[in-house]
Amino acid sequence: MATRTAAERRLEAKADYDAYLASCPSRQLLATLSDKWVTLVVCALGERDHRYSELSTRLAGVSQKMLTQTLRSLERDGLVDRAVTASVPPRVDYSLTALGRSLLDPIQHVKAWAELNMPAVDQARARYDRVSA
Amino acid sequence: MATRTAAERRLEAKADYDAYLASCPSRQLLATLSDKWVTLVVCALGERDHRYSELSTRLAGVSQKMLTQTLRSLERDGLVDRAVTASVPPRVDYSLTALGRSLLDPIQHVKAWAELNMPAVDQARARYDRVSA
DNA sequence: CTGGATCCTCCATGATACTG
DNA sequence: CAGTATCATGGAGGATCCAG
Repeated sequence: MATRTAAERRLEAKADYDAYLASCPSRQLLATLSDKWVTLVVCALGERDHRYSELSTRLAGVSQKMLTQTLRSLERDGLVDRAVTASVPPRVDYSLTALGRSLLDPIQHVKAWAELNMPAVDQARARYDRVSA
Repeated sequence: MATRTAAERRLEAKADYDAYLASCPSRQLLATLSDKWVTLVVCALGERDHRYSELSTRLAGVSQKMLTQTLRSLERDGLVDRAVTASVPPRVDYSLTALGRSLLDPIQHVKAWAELNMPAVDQARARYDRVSA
């Protein structure tokens, strides 16, 4: 017991890390927003409302699990509204809440930046790769 | 060979997914930006230049590996500049490039959104958890 | 001080099967 | 149609050691 085990040190470090996060609560939310599917879903719903299957098609490559998981998370955070129509077959429509729409603007700026600067980044990468090759 | 194997279907789906990405190149860059450490590093360097060890301290909880990996990625993408001072002990300063600074504004808007709406999201979560409990 | 290299763990994610 | 449940795994990411 004289020295700490790796597990103990890990826990301790984690506690420090959490404390750091606690002092800046937005970090957690930022981490949530820093999710591939979150960005795509919010952008898609920003264009228009989507049914589950529409989102599934739109975000080609997303698994059911991740789509559902992402939607649940966004619904829980109050960014997305889930409207169930009890019919046969069942129908579920997703839309942005007012809070979700307020996120749309900032997120689209980042998206716009990515689109605008993709060429510059590509050049930078080519340059970097050429030098270190 | 009449039917596709799971592996083949997976490949095919992946190809479709890549094609989708290709039609919207910014997706890849967006994915890069949608990284926890990327956001934190850019924000930190947006405030002021940092040495490697300063970043390591600032982003409490980040491992050497992830910090280095993130910095290399940002350097390669032309967002961050790496200035080595050949001395003993060695000193490496990181700063944002012009391109990196241009990203700062959009990213900080998202950050500001997160800070502003953290309470609303918290309330939404509490409500959601209460109902489904 | 600033990392490079290595090993290893575990979790996010995908595949698959099943249901109201 | 819109999921849920379960299992499997690849790779992100952390721990550790070492070097310039």
